[in-house]
Amino acid sequence: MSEQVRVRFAPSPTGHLHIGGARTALFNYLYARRQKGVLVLRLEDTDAERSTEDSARMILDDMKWLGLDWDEGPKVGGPYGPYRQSERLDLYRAQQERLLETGHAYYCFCPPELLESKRKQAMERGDAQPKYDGTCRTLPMPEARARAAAREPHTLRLKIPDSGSTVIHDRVRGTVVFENKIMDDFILVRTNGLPTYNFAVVADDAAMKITHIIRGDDHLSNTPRQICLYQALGERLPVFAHIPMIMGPDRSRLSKRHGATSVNAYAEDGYLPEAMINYLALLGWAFDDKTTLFTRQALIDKFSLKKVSKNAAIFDPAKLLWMNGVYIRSLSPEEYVKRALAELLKARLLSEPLDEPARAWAEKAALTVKEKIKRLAELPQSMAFYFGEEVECDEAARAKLEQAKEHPEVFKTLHAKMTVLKSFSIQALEALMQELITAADIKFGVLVHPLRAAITGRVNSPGIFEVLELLGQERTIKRLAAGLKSVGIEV
RNA sequence: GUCCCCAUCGUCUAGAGGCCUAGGACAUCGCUCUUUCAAGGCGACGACACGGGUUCGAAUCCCGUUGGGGACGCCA
Repeated sequence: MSEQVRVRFAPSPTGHLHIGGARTALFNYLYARRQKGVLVLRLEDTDAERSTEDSARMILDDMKWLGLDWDEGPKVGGPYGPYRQSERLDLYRAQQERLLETGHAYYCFCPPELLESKRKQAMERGDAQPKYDGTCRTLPMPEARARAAAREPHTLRLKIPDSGSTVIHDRVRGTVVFENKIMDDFILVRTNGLPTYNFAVVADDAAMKITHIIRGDDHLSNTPRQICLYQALGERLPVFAHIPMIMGPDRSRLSKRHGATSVNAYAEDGYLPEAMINYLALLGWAFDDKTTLFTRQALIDKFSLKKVSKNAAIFDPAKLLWMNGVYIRSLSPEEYVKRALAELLKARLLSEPLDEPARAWAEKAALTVKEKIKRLAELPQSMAFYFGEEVECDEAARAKLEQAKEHPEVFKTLHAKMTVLKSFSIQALEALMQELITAADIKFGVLVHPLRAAITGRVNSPGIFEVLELLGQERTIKRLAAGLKSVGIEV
């Protein structure tokens, strides 16, 4: 009760943080914060082939982008470091020695090719679970030690009890029982001397005093092995909580072929971390029957493992997109403008240095599309017409523009009056156009639609008056004249 | 194949034996607001996988079937 909760997120640095990993990290983060515990970040890089420094950096960046800060781990340190497995080899060596001494582990000299072929045969025969046949299990220790000392290639295996069962008391799955006899004497240390995943996790989780292991469902069947290892090591078992996996639309494990699956890809597409967090939280967890929008703090206040669901969830980009729109719209103007300008700079629609008037103008312009976009990355596209002198009409706009021919005089007058307008403001423009439609006895749309087409090159845009004001008199007149000319109306 | 897990609208889910004529959200489709497009408002469509039990009563408990997923590596 009084013991402090310690959870961990332990990705292997083999690429960007992906959706599934992010969700696991999030649940650990929320649980830690909710319980006023500690979140440890540990890099599982014992696979030297696949782990890269770049990946490590990217994962850390992705975590930061999401705002999932860790209390112990790379960059921040902590009392149980180092926090990458490649730097903890001494610890594993000490532990393996202990296991050897207590008789829980043994040397195995079986060559990998032999094991591989035996496994294949077993599979083909359609045998029960293929498992190590225990050839080296009964090797006398002195002999094994001598062979190992003579540099004969070997691995270390854990002796699994051949009878009885191992039971997991899982916080989300309940009680799960595995018969020990279906388990392998699995490898703890590879021929190259590096620990395997199962060995390193347990050694580290124990050493780092992890109290709760919250991780993907795919690890459930590893858990009995790990429990055996905890027991062999004489360590206390943590609480396990296996959260459901995230699948692609075809119900197979979410992977690259399902499109963007890395957190980073969403960051670049203009998703807000707040939206990502909110959406991810709802994948496998729900607070009640009504609430879908949660601030980070609300998530922390309300998160509980009891409410984590058991079934796998399909990742739905459409809902994420919707939610992102909600978050963009709910941004304060200041907050929004800050992010929007960064996006425009990135797209080179703006360039630094930005003087005050230019900045103020860009901010106003960006604000006009705030309600319309669902991703920040849509900004350059949706604001394109604000930039440059001329504008190119798309097909739909072309058609609208043609309609100006039905009232050529009105548009000529519009052009003439705009040219001499003293103050090119929303109010003045509105008054002017009001006057024109009244005089010509036409509907607002008859005037607005072709005008919009000529000015923005499209059939939809923010409010036309704001657009005109922002664009300014000169460019407006120029574009209007060009547009009218293109449909045969000379001004 | 063996072991393990899971099973409510197309999707994410609420639901711990009577509150369920099964609730919410996304998507879809209408209508509405409107100078356009979004957004918003209103509404529609839409699910307890199947079969047996248990019980006065089952989406909820038990068993089986089917379906999906995961694990079975000197990957993590």
